[in-house]
Amino acid sequence: MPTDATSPTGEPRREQLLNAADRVVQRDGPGASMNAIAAEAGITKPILYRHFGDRNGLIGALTERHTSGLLAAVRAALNEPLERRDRVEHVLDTYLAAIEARPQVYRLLTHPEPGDPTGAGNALAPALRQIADEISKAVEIQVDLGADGPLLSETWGRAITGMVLAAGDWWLEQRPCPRSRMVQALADLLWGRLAAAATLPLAVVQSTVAARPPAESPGAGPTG
Amino acid sequence: MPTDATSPTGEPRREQLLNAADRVVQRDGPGASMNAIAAEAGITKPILYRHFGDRNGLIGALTERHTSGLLAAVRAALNEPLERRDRVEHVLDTYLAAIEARPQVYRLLTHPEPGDPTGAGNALAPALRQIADEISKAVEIQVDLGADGPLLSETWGRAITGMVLAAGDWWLEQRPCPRSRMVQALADLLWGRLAAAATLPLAVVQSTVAARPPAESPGAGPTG
DNA sequence: TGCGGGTGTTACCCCCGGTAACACTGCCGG
DNA sequence: CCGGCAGTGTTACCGGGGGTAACACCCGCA
Repeated sequence: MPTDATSPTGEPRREQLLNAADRVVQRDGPGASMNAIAAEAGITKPILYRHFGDRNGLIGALTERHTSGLLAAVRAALNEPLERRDRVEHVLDTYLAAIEARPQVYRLLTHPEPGDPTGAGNALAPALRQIADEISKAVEIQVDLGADGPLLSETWGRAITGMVLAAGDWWLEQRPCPRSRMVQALADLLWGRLAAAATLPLAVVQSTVAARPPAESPGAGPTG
Repeated sequence: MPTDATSPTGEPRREQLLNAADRVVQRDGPGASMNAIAAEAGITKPILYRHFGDRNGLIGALTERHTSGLLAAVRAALNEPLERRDRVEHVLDTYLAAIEARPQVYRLLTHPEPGDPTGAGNALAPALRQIADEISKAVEIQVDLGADGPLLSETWGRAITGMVLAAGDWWLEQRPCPRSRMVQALADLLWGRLAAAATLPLAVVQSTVAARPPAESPGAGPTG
């Protein structure tokens, strides 16, 4: 008996399917199977494929939904009329707050299943690439970096995004400190605290190479 | 006709299989299929599974082989008796040189196929986690960060690793500049050049939120 | 002679992404 | 009233992925 239930055509079917997909991703994380999503929507696979072409299409659509929010938030934070340090902290806090609020969703945005072998292997998912671009743009517009401006801003956009991604993932999993502290730690890093801090006296002792045997698995030497 | 060819038992079979796997990964990138690897080794799947248990076992073994080299190089660079800035540059250069020399191998190390759903979603692959730990340790030993030392060094280890990962991937794909320039750009970032640079005058104009319509796909608003 | 361990095979399982081919409903124009 | 068309739905299948069972062969060794 087809054409039966669940709010017939109140909202365009597509949205309804995306909602189902959303629920499944919330539950199973990215990598949720098409079958599972179809089941959650109360239908079978072919319908999903009719609407979204292939899995990437579905995930893409799902991603776009949430990306817009995050991207807008980051963009707004980047243009906040604050002192630079405060602005940077604001951006960092925006991102961390987002991944904290809905981890599974942002796992989807930040760690999508590869699937696409075309030139794959990029560290940054599409959503993050957009954020990186946003940062690059902001840096180039706001900061005077001289002739190296374009290269530096592009590089830094990616670098900062990757930095926050990795640190954010770790923070989310370990929760070693409250969010504000994390923001401080990252901002401090960007503010050159690593560079400025004093050298510990015993560091000199470490200067000689520490010969430490691997001590695991009888593997042989590398290929070359 | 079993037991036929290719250096009978000269090297322990395991190594021979890993070499084959290595070749396939070089050619097909990570995500190479077990069938493909078996074929390259001139055998069939069950043998691979006998030796490595499952795919993760194989990839793990393959990874360990190469990890040791990279890890040792990074560790050595971290303990080089140089000025801090030079040492950091040395570490950055070491990593970038490695991924430049054998991209596919380091794609394997840095972007392994997820597969393992147990608490997955981490940005950093095992090899990179080791590097992050190494950096954390080095920072904690070498730099005086006061009471926040442990937290900062741990955070920074992950952050720096993620930063170099993302920037390195981008650099490898786009080749926007020679390696040395990339090293400088990243070191400059860590040295607070972003924080220290002057503010461009027109930046103030940007302080108001840039209302820019998405203009792509009739998607709806975010869920929350 | 018989046994154990290493090498190898074929054939199969289940699940996944993706695709026919077909069935039913409703609407809209001739 | 009929025919088409668009949308929704189905079952059944394909190819290929990871992973396994069952069987076959060789060889060294007590």
